[in-house]
Amino acid sequence: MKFTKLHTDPQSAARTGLIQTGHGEIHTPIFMPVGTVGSVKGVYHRDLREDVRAQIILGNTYHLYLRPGLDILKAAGGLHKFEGWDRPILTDSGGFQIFSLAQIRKITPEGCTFHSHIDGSRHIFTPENNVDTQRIIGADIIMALDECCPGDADIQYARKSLNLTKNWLERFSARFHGTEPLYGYDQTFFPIIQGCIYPQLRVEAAEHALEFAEAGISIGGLAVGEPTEQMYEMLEVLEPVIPRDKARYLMGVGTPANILEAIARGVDMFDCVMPTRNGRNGMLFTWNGIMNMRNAKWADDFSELDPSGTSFVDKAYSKAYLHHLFIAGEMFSAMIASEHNLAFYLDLVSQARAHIEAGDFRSWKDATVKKISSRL
RNA sequence: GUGCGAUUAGUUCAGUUGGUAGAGCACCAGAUUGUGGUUCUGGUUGUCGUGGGUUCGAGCCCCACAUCGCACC
Repeated sequence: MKFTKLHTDPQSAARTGLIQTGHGEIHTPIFMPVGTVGSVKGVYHRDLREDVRAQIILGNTYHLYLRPGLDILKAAGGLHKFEGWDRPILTDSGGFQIFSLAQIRKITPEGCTFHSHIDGSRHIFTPENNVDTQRIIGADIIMALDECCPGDADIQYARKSLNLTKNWLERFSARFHGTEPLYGYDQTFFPIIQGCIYPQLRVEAAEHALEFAEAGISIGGLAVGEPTEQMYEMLEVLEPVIPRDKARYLMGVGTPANILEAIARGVDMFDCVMPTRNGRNGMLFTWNGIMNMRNAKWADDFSELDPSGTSFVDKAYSKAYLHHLFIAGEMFSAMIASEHNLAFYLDLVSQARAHIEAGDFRSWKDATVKKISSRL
């Protein structure tokens, strides 16, 4: 895998780039739809490709390891073949899920033991078996196993947590370089920068992670409870520390405004459940602001869903119809909202790329953030 | 026709020894950031079936009527 920086914005740290993988190219900045268990919930791959225009999607090691399990994934020939997606895939290591989903977990020198949230069965993730698992899943880009430090952690905890993440990263890298991809195409891994909201820890984490970074590096442990301004500050701390020739992936972020602000601070890659999860619950993101489709005010608004939207659903259905579907609890509501939101997120980063190339990203971003954050 | 039971929020129901009413769901809003088709936080809603009586005071006690259900003729 290779990352090439193409254009830079004269007024900010924003840049465009190109990532080349065994499953095709990714133009950055990019948003990556989340397909945790091998499915971007409610959206056909055909629509993901042709309507949403997703360039890369995510899978999750924790979820896929538990279901369908490694035997099935191996027998299928990897996740791409299993789910029928021939563009790039990125997998998260599952570290975050162990901490957010598994009720019982324990950190040992070896790794992290946890109980499945599905059936309570006991498992252990170590940096070594996590590499092996992500080899079997076969994503083009895989994440190091880390501990996601809570946003409100004190510095003692953050320091201890960072030491663990650093140790796991060293072991992860050793195993990664001691093994080969299984399906005939290249895999690369991104180390993850932790350090909570402490600048000195972030810099230390970045310097350590950079020793292991190949094409790209991830920024984790943000948007996990800390104020948004602190997230931006951490990005500003990290921007000059990370060489410009590494792709930067801000994990789990965020709102459309978060994404534009992070692009301005040098971030290239994003993923977030917000367009799909919040979409399933009625929230629609548009260029004119955010709509809650459950609100009664849409009941008799027969205008098209989003006149400025790029998805076919924006013209095919009305606001009143989608409102009705949400109130009626129809699964179709989740499908339409998810497809709209993903198309909007991909349009958002596409417009960002165009403005970076045109050299006016900063002013465009400032004008756009207010509009897309407003409530309709 | 007779007997018994029921009638309280949109709905299903709670409501202690009489002191002018609550819950779940629904509805109306807000939250949600490396996804369990969620979860969390607030908020609105009542001629307590109708009419009369007892009482300082009735959703609660008494009478009549109405409607529904069940049983029996």
